[in-house]
Amino acid sequence: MQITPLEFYKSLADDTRLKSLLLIQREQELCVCELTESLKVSQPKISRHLAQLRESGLLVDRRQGQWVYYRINPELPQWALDVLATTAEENSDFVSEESQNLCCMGNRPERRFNCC
Amino acid sequence: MQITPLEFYKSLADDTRLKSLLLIQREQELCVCELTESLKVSQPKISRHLAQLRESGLLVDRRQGQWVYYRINPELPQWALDVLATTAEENSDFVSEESQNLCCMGNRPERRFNCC
DNA sequence: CTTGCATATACGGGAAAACATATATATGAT
DNA sequence: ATCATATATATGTTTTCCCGTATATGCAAG
Repeated sequence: MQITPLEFYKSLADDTRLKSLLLIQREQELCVCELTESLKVSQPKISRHLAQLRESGLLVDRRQGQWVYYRINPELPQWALDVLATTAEENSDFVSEESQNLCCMGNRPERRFNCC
Repeated sequence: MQITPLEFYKSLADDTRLKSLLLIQREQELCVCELTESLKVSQPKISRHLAQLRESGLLVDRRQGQWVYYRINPELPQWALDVLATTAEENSDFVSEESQNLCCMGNRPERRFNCC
């Protein structure tokens, strides 16, 4: 997988995209409706940003029934994976509100987490 | 030094700024005219981007005579320093042309490197 | 095949970012 | 004080990006 650093960092340079990536990094995998609820943004907005991240190779998607799950593309170059991992680890406060929204969300599809 | 990941990555999301940062990371310190020559861009353009990087805390400057030298702000959070270091190490090809321009540049102020 | 839910895309408007050009400031030399 | 060089800023324009709204697609259930 080849991606230029410029493409990569442009992808991170938006609030919705960056938070989506960091949340997915933490949770392994999230579907569109979970991100919509977590970030409190409209469905088309999230969907557009996720499509953009998929097209630039940062995310891969997987359809399961009516839901589409996104996760970090494991074929990204190692430096990019490291950047995402480090950023997520060292900036949990940046997505604390969104994490809270996520774990307090009812009716999460497929999996059920008990936290909060 | 506090900087949000979003601010940080927005600063990297431009060709001129990203290449400037990676070159400075490699060279420890560069002045405006060296970057102008290396990146082949106009002086006001480089100057504006460097000012922006200084204002957002990624770079610090030091005046020496008529020249102004920029280097990575050592007080950036460790994760940000790591990101810059890793990105520079693993993407030398991304700035190869600019590195070449730099080391072939005549009359570099203050220091003199012999390479090429 | 129709209905309902989850997700994706199309389109047009608006804001922000980047640019080129011109000009200002700072330093050093004459 | 004048001139030359290095760097910074101001201004108006163009381009890029993001958004809301509307609509389309895909899947599952009845």
